[in-house]
Amino acid sequence: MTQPILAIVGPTCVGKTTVAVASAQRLPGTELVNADSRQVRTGALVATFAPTSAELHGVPCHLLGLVPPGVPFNVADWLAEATTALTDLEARGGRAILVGGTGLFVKALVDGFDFGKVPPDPTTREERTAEAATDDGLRGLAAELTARDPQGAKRTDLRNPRRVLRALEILDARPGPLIETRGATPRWEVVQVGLDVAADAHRTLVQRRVEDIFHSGAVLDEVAALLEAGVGADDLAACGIGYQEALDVLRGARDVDAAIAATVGRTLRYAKAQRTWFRRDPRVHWLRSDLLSVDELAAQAASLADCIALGPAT
RNA sequence: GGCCAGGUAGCUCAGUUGGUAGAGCAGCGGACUGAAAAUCCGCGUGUCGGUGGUUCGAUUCCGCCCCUGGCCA
Repeated sequence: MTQPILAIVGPTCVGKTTVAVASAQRLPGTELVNADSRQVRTGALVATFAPTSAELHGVPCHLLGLVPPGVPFNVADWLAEATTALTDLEARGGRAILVGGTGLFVKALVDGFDFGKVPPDPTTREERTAEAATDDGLRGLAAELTARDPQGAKRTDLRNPRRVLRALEILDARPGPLIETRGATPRWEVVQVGLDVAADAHRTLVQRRVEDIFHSGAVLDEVAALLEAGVGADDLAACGIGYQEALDVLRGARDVDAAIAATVGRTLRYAKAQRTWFRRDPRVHWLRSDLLSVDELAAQAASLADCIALGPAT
């Protein structure tokens, strides 16, 4: 693709989808690519706020509803799918707008991550997860990592079980120390536009959106349907914020108001983590979606993508 | 009205054999290369319900008062 890919990123519930669609309508031949780790599930649409066909206004959106709840699907899977979709789009002469709040997914594409081709091993993960949960278990695993690859251990957060487990998993799968895979050459140029709103306005938006899906009964209906379809409770809860809470309501374990409060709280906490992630990247161009209209936002986002493509290299 | 149990951080509670106190959650900040809406790290001064008393010193012991819950009238 000669033109850069526009990525609309930022915390949840700030209007990323709306702006992405409006931007796509300004740039002919543009299609959306989803970069949201929860919207990738089939059947979990309501609480993940996956774009509806009404919201898309005919603009195609790839990588939605790829796998059922419970089926493993990680960053590397997403990157592979995204690469395929983008390559295909490129061949057809189209251009892409990436939309989503999963920072790691976006970064994997922006920075051209090479994941080293060591897929997760569920068996050892389960064993080591159990061990890490015991007294001094994590310490022992960290010691093992340090013994097997001192340099790699230095670059690993030894207090985070998942990081230690992953490092050991890689060492199990292939000989030699952990390799530094930073600095890989990205395949596409991506211009990141971050959307955000003021804190109190954001709280109101989240509150309203969550109240809406609970009061309309939409989440409860969806959860009931998923249960009916045989989805397990754990897999359901993992579909995103709001599903555990909706499940609790269906079981009578809490009332709707408590479920709404819990969902709003978790959503705001998640949004905070997303901000921390995206704010760290100086390449993100921030726009305020509570101060500008959708048209203005779309125009600015579209021109950012074009200006940077046409302007001199910096 | 009487008896009992409580009143300690925003919430739930621990603790101080008398030397003015600490956990979890929440909150705030941060990290992040195959679980990422995941996982992990850092940040704790609060009239220890009020008021008198004993004491060098009381949140801790004693008296009285207020509030909450339970039981008995």
